Amino acid sequence: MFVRARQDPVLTLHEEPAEAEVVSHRLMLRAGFIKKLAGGVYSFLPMGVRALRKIEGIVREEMSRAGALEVLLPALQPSDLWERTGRWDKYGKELFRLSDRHDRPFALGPTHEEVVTDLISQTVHSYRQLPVLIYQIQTKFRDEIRPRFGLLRGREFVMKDAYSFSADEDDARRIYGIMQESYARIFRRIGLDSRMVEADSGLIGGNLSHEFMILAASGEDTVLICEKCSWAANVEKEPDALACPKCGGPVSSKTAIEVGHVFYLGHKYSVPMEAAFLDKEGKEIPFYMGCYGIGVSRLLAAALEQSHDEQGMVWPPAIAPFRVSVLTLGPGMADRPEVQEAIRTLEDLWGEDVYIDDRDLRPGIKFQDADLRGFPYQVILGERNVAQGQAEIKIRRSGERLIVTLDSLAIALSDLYESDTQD
RNA sequence: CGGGGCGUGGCGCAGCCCGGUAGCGCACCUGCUUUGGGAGCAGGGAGUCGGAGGUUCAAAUCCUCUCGCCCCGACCA
Repeated sequence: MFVRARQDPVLTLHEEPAEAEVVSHRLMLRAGFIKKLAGGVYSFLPMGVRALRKIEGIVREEMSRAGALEVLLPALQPSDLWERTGRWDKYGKELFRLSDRHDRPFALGPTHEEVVTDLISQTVHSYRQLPVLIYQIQTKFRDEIRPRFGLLRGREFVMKDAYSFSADEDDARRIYGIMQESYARIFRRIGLDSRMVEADSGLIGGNLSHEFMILAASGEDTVLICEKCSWAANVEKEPDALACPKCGGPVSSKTAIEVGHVFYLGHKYSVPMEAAFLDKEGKEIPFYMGCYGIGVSRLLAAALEQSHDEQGMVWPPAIAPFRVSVLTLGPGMADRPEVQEAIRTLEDLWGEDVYIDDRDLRPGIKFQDADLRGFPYQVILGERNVAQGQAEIKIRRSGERLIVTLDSLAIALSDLYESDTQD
């Protein structure tokens, strides 16, 4: 079933909210995708949650392709788990802490190494059960020193986190490689220009890690990129690199948004938590671990940082909240039999991805809203075209307009989408 | 945590310096006209001026404390 504009109570704003600085934040507030509840804490409105679900969908497909199984771990975590790795103290003020009615301390999970290591240590006892690769998509909590830029740095955010458990280092590194490829594929499918860089491991730990970066002016990270070979690194990792350590070529520095991070962990968590399995000889061996994160809600904002114009959002077709918005112009247009028939063919094609703006408003407002919200395609049904059995398709990204017959509308859109999303 | 800025109908703001019945634009509601790029006219609803305390005959306005929000920095996935 398609979605009608009249079902959504959210209004777009004509004026820019004063609280927003960066473009993605401004656009999401203005277009009614999110609404702030507190600093770094946002509600996702119908448009926003749809785009979020699109990203999640792609992530799930690619995790599945990589051989990962989905789980859902608790956000509420008892402190003793965190004490076993020493992170109850080390994580500091960024960890949201609370107590239950018996004064037992808990944390709201900022990440899940402890929980998942505990889970697997209780579940996996033999090398025969390895390797294990599991992931979840879940809300994370971090009491950031300074939340900012809307979804780019929140205190509550949606993250995909995956964890691998292997019997030896070679296998752990093999999975690390699979996840690197998977991540590159995810960002490509979403329609983003991403770059993998060598990174510092920070509090998560381990001694091998790579970040996936979206180049954008508003980025909080700085990456060094070799202009000759494929080498690239976070400046935190190579603070003094004046030339490429691989080929000696010149490096340039660019600001970027971190949207993914993969870590080789080794025994960092399995040893302190005594998480081990029995090998062929019956000997107890700690798991060789890896962990792999994607900032799902941050990706939404990062996509907009990379894809917008003066009129508003320009969603990559794969993650747009709706693939097409149908604008009926003038009173009665939405009720015409030939218009309803055309909409039915779109519904057969794309179902819920069809947004019908059948509001009884002046055309200008509908055009502005459709442009602001950045649906990839607009189907414009006005008297001048419908009277001749035709419709106009506007391609948001290029501004290009096509006239097609109502009968061929679905085919034309299907072709456009295919050519816009192929790798 | 240091520095700067800001809290007044849903959004954007004025009023504060110099105390005296809370205002403008947009949005919203009703009616009529209008309908291919944010319409026009007429009418209407909506704000304990972030909160607490104080000064005063009288506080959005002056004083004290406090909470929240935004930006820069330090810090950090």
